[in-house]
Amino acid sequence: MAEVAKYVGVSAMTVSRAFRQDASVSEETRKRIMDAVDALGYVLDQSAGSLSSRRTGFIAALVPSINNSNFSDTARGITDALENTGLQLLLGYTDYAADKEEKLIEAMLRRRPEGIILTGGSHTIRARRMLENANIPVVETWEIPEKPLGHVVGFSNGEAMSMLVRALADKGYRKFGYIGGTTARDTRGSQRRSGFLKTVEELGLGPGRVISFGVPPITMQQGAQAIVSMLESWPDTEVVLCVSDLSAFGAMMECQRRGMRVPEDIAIAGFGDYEISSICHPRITTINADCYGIGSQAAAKLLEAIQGGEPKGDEITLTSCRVVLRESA
Amino acid sequence: MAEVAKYVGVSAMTVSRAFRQDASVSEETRKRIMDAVDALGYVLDQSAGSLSSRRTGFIAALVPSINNSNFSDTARGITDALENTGLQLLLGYTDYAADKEEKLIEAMLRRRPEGIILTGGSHTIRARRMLENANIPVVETWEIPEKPLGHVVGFSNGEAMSMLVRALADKGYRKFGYIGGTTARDTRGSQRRSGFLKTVEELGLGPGRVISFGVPPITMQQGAQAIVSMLESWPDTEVVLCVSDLSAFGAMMECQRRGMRVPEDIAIAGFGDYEISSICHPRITTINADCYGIGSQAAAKLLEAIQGGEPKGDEITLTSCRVVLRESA
DNA sequence: CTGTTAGCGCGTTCAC
DNA sequence: GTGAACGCGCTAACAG
Repeated sequence: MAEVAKYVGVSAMTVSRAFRQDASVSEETRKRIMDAVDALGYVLDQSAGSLSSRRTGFIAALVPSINNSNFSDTARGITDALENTGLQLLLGYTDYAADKEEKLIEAMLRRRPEGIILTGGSHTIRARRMLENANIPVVETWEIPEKPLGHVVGFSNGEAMSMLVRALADKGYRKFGYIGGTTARDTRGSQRRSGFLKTVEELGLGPGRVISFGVPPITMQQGAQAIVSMLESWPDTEVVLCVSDLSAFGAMMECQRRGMRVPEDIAIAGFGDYEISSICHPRITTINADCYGIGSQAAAKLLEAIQGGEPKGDEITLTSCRVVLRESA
Repeated sequence: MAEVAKYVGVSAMTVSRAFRQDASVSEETRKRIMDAVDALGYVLDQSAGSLSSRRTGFIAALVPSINNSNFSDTARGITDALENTGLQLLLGYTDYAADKEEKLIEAMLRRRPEGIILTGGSHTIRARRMLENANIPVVETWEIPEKPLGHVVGFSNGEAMSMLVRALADKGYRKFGYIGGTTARDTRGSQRRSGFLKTVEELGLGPGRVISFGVPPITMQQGAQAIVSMLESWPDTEVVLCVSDLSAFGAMMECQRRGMRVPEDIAIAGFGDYEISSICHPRITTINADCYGIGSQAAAKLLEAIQGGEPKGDEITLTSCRVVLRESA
């Protein structure tokens, strides 16, 4: 920067001001400076700038996995909301593991982000402590934590699954099955399972038939394997709800391969309304969660908290989720 | 940090050393320092540290879209390769647009990354200049640029598509169609199209029948629409190659919905070997590109260049790509 | 509208 | 094995 300043014949301070539109630099001086910047190929050093301005321009966000379009949609929502704010996203993947989340939170905090977006409400004690000490706005997403750390942007996964069970019971289904991962890591998955079991019970259709397969992230392949177990254990199952559309799709394809008709021989429903569910044949009945909106609204909340300064009281923003009845169930 | 130092009764310097394992701090002092760090909830400020150490610990990577599992697999490959290196990934999405890439490159460079990974070899002139001035290792991925900026980790999209055409011609197909986006933005897409047209011509099967639909990112839905146009324009087409598995899947589902059998009435092939293609029914014939490997190898090359110091001559790392013959063609 | 001074919170370097 | 002085490249605050 000093080089640019010398080249133009002004002080470094003037160059610094020219970069930020706000300062009062004469149009002519700014033009000369920018020409010099171009000629010298100078690029501002923001890491130095943030040290003195005490603003890093970073937002951190942690998602379970990026190889899952629900979460990449959320990441996209965050990125889009950040555009033209001068804020940059630091993205991390927790692999559905609380200890990995803790490590990532520490790594992120070392970069002094101005706010942080988390997925879910399960964090280690140390993670919670670090977050509180950091003194930055926190937004938890994708579910409604019992003890929120700050703002919340999400929906109840249990109630969403409950809505789906009721909608399918209304269509006449009676023998309900559920396919999901083992509960340990994926809290949203276990909330969905609980919602399923509770509602089946409430409707007097219990107990629900549950097949569990390995740890998240769940794959289409695992859905295919799980439906085989389901058909072996309870051959008379009428409808199978899956923890996500991906496993539902895998299950449905396996059925077709075995010559079973969906939904005539067995009905299948998913969760998440991935693109595939509206395209495949038959189309998959599912729950639509506003993945992109979760990201953009979480980012908006964070921006508000960062810019507003005033802590306006932590709130919960409920995002939409609705049953999408299609052909598969 | 000063606070921790005072708390323990040592100098800030000793605390700084305790954080980096390398320094010579007595075990006992280190333990006392770490206990204090824990008690006070102190988190190292890396942005300040990187200013004086002249190492930011950032790697930048730009991908066209994160809502595409091929590229999110590459991002995952980069992230995994970076684990335990102390390096953190700064990820950006270009939306297949060169001008957005240019802006992102500038934004990234302001953070002084120690290396940068790009997708493809098409960059604006200013982007190339900035990259050269930055004086950091650059790795271009996913294709083989004509004028590489540094290392390259990728494969020839044109040749891959050519392999697929030949494999299908060997199976007896003669009337070839191609479905892809408009060429302007997606350079890999246009390379695939060129490979298709060239090979169909070489085999004496030309001219190829081409349907173009909007701008990338291509969706399943667009694949479904495109196959309709294809069937209207050239009803006797025997096999349709698609720019990606996503459009191939959309096309295949549309065919099934219309009561056409795949591959008996029309054969379909994709590109990318997405998970869906090995699960759907019928399974989709495609090109498998080593998406994850592209990421991990690109990151490995970058690490080598950063740590090695010596510029070992820019090379091209060819990643594997192979035809996967399945049931759809 | 522009320049000067000081300091952001660490790590480098050298001294002890 | 530990500490003190200094500076990384920039911006806040104040002066002019």
